[in-house]
Order: sequence, then C-alpha cells, then structure tokens
Amino acid sequence: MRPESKPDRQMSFIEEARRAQIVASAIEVLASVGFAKASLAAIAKHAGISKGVISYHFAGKDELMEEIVTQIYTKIAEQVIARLEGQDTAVGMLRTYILSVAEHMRDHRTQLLALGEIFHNLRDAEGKPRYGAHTNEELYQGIEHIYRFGQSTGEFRDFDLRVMAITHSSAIDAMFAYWAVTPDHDLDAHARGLADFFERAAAK
Amino acid sequence: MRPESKPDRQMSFIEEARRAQIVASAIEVLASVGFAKASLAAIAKHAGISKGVISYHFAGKDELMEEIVTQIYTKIAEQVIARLEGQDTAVGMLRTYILSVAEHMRDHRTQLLALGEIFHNLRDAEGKPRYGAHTNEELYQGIEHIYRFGQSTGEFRDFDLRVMAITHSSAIDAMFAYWAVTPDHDLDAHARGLADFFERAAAK
Amino acid sequence: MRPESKPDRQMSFIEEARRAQIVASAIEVLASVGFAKASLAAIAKHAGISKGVISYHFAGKDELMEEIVTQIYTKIAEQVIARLEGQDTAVGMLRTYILSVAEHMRDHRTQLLALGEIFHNLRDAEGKPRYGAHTNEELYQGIEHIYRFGQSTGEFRDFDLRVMAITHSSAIDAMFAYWAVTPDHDLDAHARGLADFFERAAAK
Amino acid sequence: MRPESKPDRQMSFIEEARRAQIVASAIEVLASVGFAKASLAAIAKHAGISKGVISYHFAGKDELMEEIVTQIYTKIAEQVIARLEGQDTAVGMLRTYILSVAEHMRDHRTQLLALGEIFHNLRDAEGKPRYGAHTNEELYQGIEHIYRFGQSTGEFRDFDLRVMAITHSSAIDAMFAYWAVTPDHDLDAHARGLADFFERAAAK
DNA sequence: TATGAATGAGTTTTCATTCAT
DNA sequence: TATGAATGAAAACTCATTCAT
Repeated sequence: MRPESKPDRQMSFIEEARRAQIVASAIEVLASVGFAKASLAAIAKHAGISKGVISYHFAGKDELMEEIVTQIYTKIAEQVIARLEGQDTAVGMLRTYILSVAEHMRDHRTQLLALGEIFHNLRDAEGKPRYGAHTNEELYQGIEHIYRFGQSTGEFRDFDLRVMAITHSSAIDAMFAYWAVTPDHDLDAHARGLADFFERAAAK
Repeated sequence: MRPESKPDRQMSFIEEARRAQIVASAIEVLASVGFAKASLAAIAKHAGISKGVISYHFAGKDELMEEIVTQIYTKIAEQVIARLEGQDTAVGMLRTYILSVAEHMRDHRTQLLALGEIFHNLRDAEGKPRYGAHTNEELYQGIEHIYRFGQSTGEFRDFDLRVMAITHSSAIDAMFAYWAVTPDHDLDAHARGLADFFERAAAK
Repeated sequence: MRPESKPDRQMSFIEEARRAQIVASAIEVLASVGFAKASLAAIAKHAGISKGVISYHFAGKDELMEEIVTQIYTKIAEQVIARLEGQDTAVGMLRTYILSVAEHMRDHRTQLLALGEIFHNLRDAEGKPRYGAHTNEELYQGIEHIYRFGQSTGEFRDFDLRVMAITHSSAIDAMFAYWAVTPDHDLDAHARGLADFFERAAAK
Repeated sequence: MRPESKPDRQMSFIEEARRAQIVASAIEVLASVGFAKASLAAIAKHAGISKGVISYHFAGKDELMEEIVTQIYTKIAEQVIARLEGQDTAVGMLRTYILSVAEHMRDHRTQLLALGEIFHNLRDAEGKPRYGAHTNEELYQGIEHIYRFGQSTGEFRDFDLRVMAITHSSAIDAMFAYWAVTPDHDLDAHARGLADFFERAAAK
C-alpha cells in the first residue's frame, strides 16, 4: 500500500520532524480549504514557515502529496490488520474490517478528508489521475481475499469477487463522506448497517 | 436535483445554441484532460470560439459547470424514471434502477466522466465542495423511496433507509469509476451483480 | 538564416504591433542589463505593459528570444546580400561583406548587443546552447561560397575553407564586441583593416 | 590578466585544498551544464560537499568564478610563454603562439569550456559583463608585442596593431569553440591554417 | 571548519475575468 | 453578440546567501 516514496536515504531527526510538521500542516489545510486552494504558500503559512522550506524538504508538491497518502494509508492499514488478527471466520473478518475502519475514521477525520482531497485531485504530469481505480488494485485484492476465504469455507455464496470488492470499498468511502458533512450521523450504526448488508449479500 | 441555474429569463435561439455548444465542448474537455486543466481557454479552443464568448454567455466558470451538472443529471433522471414506470415491485424497481443507470453509463461515458470531474473538484468561494453528500439529498430521497416501498410491502426487511441509499448510490458511482478506467470490465454483469447484492441485502 | 519561427498563422495588425513592441523592448533590455537580468518582468516593465501580455503574445520566453534572433539576423542578411549584388570578384565580395556588416553594426548597435546576449546565453531544455557553432552552418557556407569562388577564379590560393569561414566570422564578431565597449574605436578603419587582412590571407 | 583575487592573506594547506577541490568541481559542472545551471548547489553536490562550504571558502559565487578564470588563464599563459622562449623571429613567435594555444586546448578542453561559460555569462552587480573586450587589455598588449616586434624587424608590414590583436585573439577563441562542438575537427590543422593566415596577412 | 536548515526574493507560466471595439 | 487583447493575481519552483550548531 506504499505508493512510491523517497529512496530511503537516512534522514536526520530534524529533517524528519520538519517533514512531519509540513505533512501535518498540509493535511489540515487540505481538509479545510480543499486541494485546489492548498497551495504551498497556504501550507507554509499555516505551518508558520517560509515557502522555501517545503521545497527544501520535498522534491515538489507531488512528493509532499504522495507522502501524505502513504502516511495516512499506512496507519489505516495497520489498524485494520491488527483488528483482523484473531478473526477466523469470513463473516467475522468482514464485520471487523468495516467496524475498525469506521472506528479509525471517527478518530482521524481530518486525515481522511485530506486523503480524499488528494485522491480526487492529484494528477500526474499528463493530467491523468494519480490515484483512482487503477491504483486500488492492492486494496481490492485485500478485500477479495476475505470474500474468497468465505467462499472457500462455504460461508459465502458464489459471486464476482471484484464487484464485491469495489462495492465494499466504495460503501466505506461513502460512509465517511456522508459523516464528514453530517457530523450528527451515527457512524457506528452506519458501520453496523453496512456490515449487515455485506454479510447478507454474501451469504449463501 | 437542479443545482440552481440561470434566472429563467427568456433566451433566444442563438443564445441557447451557443450555450449548448459551450456545454458540449466543456464536457469533452473535462472528460479528456480533467478539471484542473479544463481552463476556459481550453474549452474555448476546443469549441473553436474565443474565450470571451464563454464569459459572455455564462456568469462565470462556476455557472458553466453547474449548467453541465444540471443537464447531465436531468438526462439520467429522465431515463431512469422512464424505465421505472411499469415496475410495481420494489425488487423490480431496484433492479431496473441499477440496470438502467448502467445502460446510461455505457452510452454516455464522456458525460459521466465530466460529471465526476465537476463533482470532485468544483468548490464554492470559501473552498467548500460545491457537490457532495450535502447536495445529494434529493437523490437519496429518491432511492429511499424505493426501499421504503419495499419495506411497506413486506418485500424488504427493516433497515436504515439512509444508510442503504448512501451505499446504493456509491456502489453505482464506483461501478462507473471502475469501468471508466477498465473498459474491458463487463458493465452489465457488474450491474446484475449489484442488483443481486442490494436485493439480498434488503431481503427479509 | 531563419532559425525556426511561428507557424505563419495570420496575425492581426494589433498583434503584430504588440509583438514588435515587445521585441523592441526586449532588445533594449537585453542590451542594457544582459540576458540573465532580462526577465519577462523587466521587459514588460520597460515596455510599460503587464507581464501577462508577453505570455499572451508569445508561447514563452524562448519563442520571444528566437523571434528576436530571427528579426535581427534577417535584417543583417538582407543588407549584406543587397550590397553584394553587383560585385563580380571574390575580393570585391569579401571587402563588401565586411564593410557592409560594419556599416550595419554602426547603425544597429543595440540590436547586435541583444543578439550577442541571446547567442551566448539561450539554452534549450536540456541546457545545451541554443545557438553556437552548430547553428552557424548556414552562415559558414555563405562565407565559404565567396572564398571558394575566389579559389575557382584564381584570385585566391588554396586553403581550408571552413577554417577561413570560422576565422572570418569570428573576426567580425570581435570587431563588434570591441567597438561596443570602446565607442571611440574607429569601426570603419577596423573594417578596412579586416578586409586587408582577409584579402592578404587568402591571396595567392 | 589577474582579475582581482583574494587579498593575499595566508591560507592554510587545508584551505587551499578545499578551494582547489571546489574550483575543480565548478569547472566540471560549468563545462557540462553551462553557466545558468551551474548553481552552487550543483557544484557542491558534484564535489560531494555541502553548499555552505563554498560560501565559507569564497566570498560569493562571483569570487569563485573569478578564481576559476585566474587559474585557467594563468596556466595557459605559462605554457604559451614557455613555448615562446627561444623564438627570435616574429613569425616564429606568431606561429608558436597559435600552435601552443591549440595544443593547450587539446589537453584542457573542460577547463576552456568552463572559461568560455564564465566569460560569456558573468556579470557585475549592475549587469555589465565582467569579462569582455574591456578586460582583455593585457592580452591584447601581449599579442601586439609580437606584431610590433615583427614590424620593427621588417618582417611585417605596417598595420593597425590593435585590429590585428583583436582578430588574432578572436580567431583562436573561435577555433576552440568550433572544435568544442565538432570533436572530429582537426585542431592542429586548424591551428596551422590560422598561423598561415596571420603570417601572410602580416607579411610585407 | 563544516553542515544542514532556512530564508525570501525572483523566475516563468497559467488563468479567470474585464473591456474596448 | 462576439472578439482579441490585456490584466494582475497566484501558482510552483530555484537559488545565493545566512546562520546556529
């Protein structure tokens, strides 16, 4: 899930701290004003540093954005994978996956908002989306793994794994997006509702 | 779902034609180079007209974008509503909704790509997303209407209608997004898979 | 001698006038502060226009610079070629060439200073010089033509034409460069001295 | 020809070594990417040191550039002067001068490329060229010395010494510039050709 | 001495918008 | 109505230089 990062040259403590500070500032700016207005100037101002510092620590805006994605993504994956340990049924994995992602969302709203901004907006040099269905392969395969396991144990019926993975993934994203603009929305209830949907839809 | 349009002052035939020409050009540019590179200059060049014309016929870039959304959205709604006529079971409506949207996608790929670009990128003056969960109310209510009907007839079990509507809507969007970057993907099979999914998820 | 120019799309009178104004301003700025400080901002300010105007009329700084080269070069070539008409001996051509270039220098000091700046400084995207020995081929061949004619008529002895062309060309450039920083220098006498030099160097 | 250097305060061995290392790195960078891209960062990276070191050892980029010029120029002069010893005719001196410079060029291509970059690009604070005809006085006088000697011995006819010196100097520079971009060019033949030109042009 | 970090001015370029014709 | 021209703000990025450690 590591979308290409810096060649792991050794970084000093200060360097790491600055990069972390810049990443944190960028996340906050992205979440509050959106990608298009998250200029390096805005990020620097929010962090209380000069524009040049960002250029000094990151090769360019793209590297900064990709670093943010990597960091946020890694954290989600870590949490979900940790929760998944100990589950031995496909249904259990399925519910745990959804509930633990929702839990993570509740605690990292700003990060996920920023992640969404980057996912929807970052483009490569030719104007093609940097992220999107084509970079979700690893994610889809992870989800498919759970459903395939369920099919192999007989818990689940036969269905197209990719369709299920896409639906699963998008349902979670939509849950977050809705909650993000409707803070009163009951995120946990939503997650339980989703878990029911997928459990029933997959069941024999 | 009419996201605010021009005050309905009478428009001349020429005016309408020009606006339609500009909208068509904008859709093609958005679909091919993405929102960020879809400058008025690019749209004008693609249409073979001067930049000034766009400013003359639209209050600004935002109005143009909103006009595009209105037009595309209206067409989808018309087609889906037409197909829905004659269905008298919730399951029938559900399946028809999904299959007819997929059919529309197959025939209007460019328009939907453009729609997605605008949805993900357009911001208001303060930087808040112009579209998103908060502008989908009408859409959600339409979907909820079907599921509520199913619950009232006893076809469907009891579940949270809003959660279902959000999931239903996102599943369709994700189907399109995946197909858009994976043209070999079997859109109709995907749609049938989704129909099965929601039928089972909602069933008693 | 036309080092690549705009595709000859039709230009309006105003467009031509603006481009000419910008070119003239750029020449003056180049001549007075040198290439490195001849920023678009400086050129615009000198012309009393906004920076954007330059971007509007030229694809980029490089196109502006190449347009300048083209214009200046074309004028010199026209004058020299006109003077060369009517000469029927190699010695006559040789002397006329040198004297008419010197005459042009006297009347177009600023332009030639600007030309020198661009020749010495303009680089392509990879950092290689845009002009230099490798783009002088046409110039060298023109000069060689005269000397070859002299060898064929028996006016001149046998020598390497390319070496002569390089020397001839550089001697003229150096005459200008010296005069440019030493305005009291007698340009015409220098030109006559050069003419004597090459006549004797080539003579049997 | 010593274009102003550091006040001759005593330098430690280490200091000298560092300066030499920096100068060597700068020459290579200048020759390979050109003046405009020869940033202190690039020079430091090429040398494997930090940017700060350069600032520490040189008052600024300009002093570094001038130091490079001094070093390269000094070496050429030493070689030419050494070769000139033992020549007792003006013609001999003339030919030796040209041939020994060409010989030096063959062995020090990188240095001379760097020298050319600096000559053409370095500017003082007001934007005026740091080098050029106005700083060549010492060079011109050295060359004039030879030709004046030839005139006094009767080997050479009467001509303007300055014109001859300028031409002589530029012919050598042009020989190098041509060879630099046309490595197959026969440098020695070119030098002999030049020597013939100057011998004949100066002869009675 | 040497370093990495930071600065801020300066670069080119893009763009939505305005306006006179 | 339509156009080409002009604007000026904002963008990302580069760079020589300074400075605390």
